[in-house]
Amino acid sequence: MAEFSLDASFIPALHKPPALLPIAKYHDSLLYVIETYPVTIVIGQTGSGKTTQIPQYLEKAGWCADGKIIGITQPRRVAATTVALRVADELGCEVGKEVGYSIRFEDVTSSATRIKFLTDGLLIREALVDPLLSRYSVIMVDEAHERSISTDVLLGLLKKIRRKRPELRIIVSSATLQAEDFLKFFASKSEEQTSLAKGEDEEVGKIISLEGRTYPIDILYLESPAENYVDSAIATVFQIHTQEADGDILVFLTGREEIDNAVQAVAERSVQGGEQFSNLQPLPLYAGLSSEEQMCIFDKPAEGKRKVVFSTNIAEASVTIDGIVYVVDCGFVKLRAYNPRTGIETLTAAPISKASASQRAGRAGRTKPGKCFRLYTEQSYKDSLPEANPPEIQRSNLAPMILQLKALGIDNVVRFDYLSPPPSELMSKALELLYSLGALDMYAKLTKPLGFRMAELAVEPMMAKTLLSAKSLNCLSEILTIAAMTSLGGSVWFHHDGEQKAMESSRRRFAAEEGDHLTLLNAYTAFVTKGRKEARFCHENHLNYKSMTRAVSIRAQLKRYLERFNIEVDESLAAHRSEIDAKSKAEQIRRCLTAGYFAHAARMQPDGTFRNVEGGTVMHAHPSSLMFNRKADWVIFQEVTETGDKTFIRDITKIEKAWLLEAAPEFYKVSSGRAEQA
DNA sequence: GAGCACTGC
Repeated sequence: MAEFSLDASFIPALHKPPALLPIAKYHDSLLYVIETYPVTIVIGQTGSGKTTQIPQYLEKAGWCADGKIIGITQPRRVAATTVALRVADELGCEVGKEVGYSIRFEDVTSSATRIKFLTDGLLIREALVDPLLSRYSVIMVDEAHERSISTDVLLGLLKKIRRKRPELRIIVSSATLQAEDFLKFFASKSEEQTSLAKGEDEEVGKIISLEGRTYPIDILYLESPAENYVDSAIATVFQIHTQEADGDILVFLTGREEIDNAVQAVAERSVQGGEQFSNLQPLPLYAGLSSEEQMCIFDKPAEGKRKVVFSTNIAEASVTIDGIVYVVDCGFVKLRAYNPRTGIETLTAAPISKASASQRAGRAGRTKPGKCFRLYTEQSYKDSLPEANPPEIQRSNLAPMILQLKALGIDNVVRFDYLSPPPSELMSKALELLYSLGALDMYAKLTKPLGFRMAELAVEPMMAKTLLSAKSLNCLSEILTIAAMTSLGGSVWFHHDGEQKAMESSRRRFAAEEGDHLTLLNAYTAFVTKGRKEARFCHENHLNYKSMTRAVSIRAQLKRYLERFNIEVDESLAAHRSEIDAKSKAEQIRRCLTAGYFAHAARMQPDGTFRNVEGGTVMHAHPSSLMFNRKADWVIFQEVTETGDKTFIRDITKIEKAWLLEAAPEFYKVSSGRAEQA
């Protein structure tokens, strides 16, 4: 619940009586199409009321008769909870009764629930227990244009389910013009179907386009391309400030560094630049900020001041700021990609899509007519911006997805009906990894019990294997903690401006000679014992309180899964252990990590850099790792990312070479020759 | 001595 109250602060302060929403005009036609066709595609901008109103229309029209539920999926937790609150409020009921929501760690539904909001990832998990999703009469997939892996998988599943449940109604909602693609997807016969029978062509669905509720927005382009979009963005901000009417400004940049620089530059110039620049109030917004810092952007600017928010893509869909009249769009976004050949993830700035550009512009017209300044030419908008960025499924490590599909009984994952099929290199790389982890057998079938259990655990496959190896290495309690801590994704340590040194020394207090995983274990153990799970302990030790409490929840959930597998967790705390015991415990933990992460092994070279077993890529210990500037021989690591011209590994632990051969003899048989040389 | 866009179970 504590988590929830923070998230809830993101609710935009708008509350219009539902009848005034433009969607009211479509009430009858929406119900008619949904009644008549199995699939309805709804195009509507944010604020059209589709998410809040359509479920209510359906409920009143009797789609919840005979105890069935209307399910609405969202790509994000915050959206699922806030929308549920809004709808419950409009219907005058308590959330959790007729209207409820369900997200990881929070199931606010009851037997009375008829309209249920949930994340798409969670609905896929429900399909593990109820493959036909038979509790639902209607499923609405909201924000489908974002094309997350789970949205794509869910759409594929729904298409399959529809064949066995023709009465199920599917609504796909999208903010962009990709509607045709969604409809074509549901209309096309899958390979299985065509080989079965040539049924007559039914008309599968219709597209309904809702009018938006945003105000008109003027789009302006640069006459000639900008040399440096950060400089150009700052100049545009001052131009707006001196020449345009009142209203706050939202500037889209790509990352933390650019944003901090821009905020500083505007702040300095506001001080030195004389009266006309003195009343600008620059603010940063990116995911790495603490929740308190993020809250600042919702405050009203001081009297006579104009607010300028410099933001990453987080303001494109996840966070809505009211009162924005001007948008400045640099035209770029940082995109993650995955190279299946090297297994290395990259994070690089790429041009945004036309869909993104229009979404960004739309942020200007929420309260009155606005303007959008694009820091590129109209020609390059037309010629060089793609219609949409490649969907996530075509640029990610697919091992987790494959594991999930297999657990759902979809054995032929290559021929699964994807909205956009993933490249075959990505598929084979993921299949190879799962095979080497023992999750798949030589016929690519999920193994029992290992593969099935790995699919059920809510962690990456390599960590799932580590967890399931821990019992026999007598370190399950510790690995549970490590799994929970590493799944926080680097947000464990925390510092305000200028406290970097203090944070580093805090971290050193928890440091374990063996590496980062044991250091995380020490920090967690101290938090729950000495720190009694209190916020104060976190502040004193530069730990992120929100992350630490999340680690407690994740650990508890993982423990419940293991207990369901009849794997008992011995939690007797190791407080009185002798130094010799501690050393041998640490060795068990390192052996166990090797059982899951053997494919992420590397050896330190005399120059202090690392090479993986193939020896190809030069890798550096990330400066945030304890192994930075320390000596090691063989190590395993959790993550490898390429940024700029350097490749970094993070979450590193020392291991012995011999353990690699024990953990994965087959994997190392092929490459051991080269391992000798490394 | 560098830097992490954003989500989810």
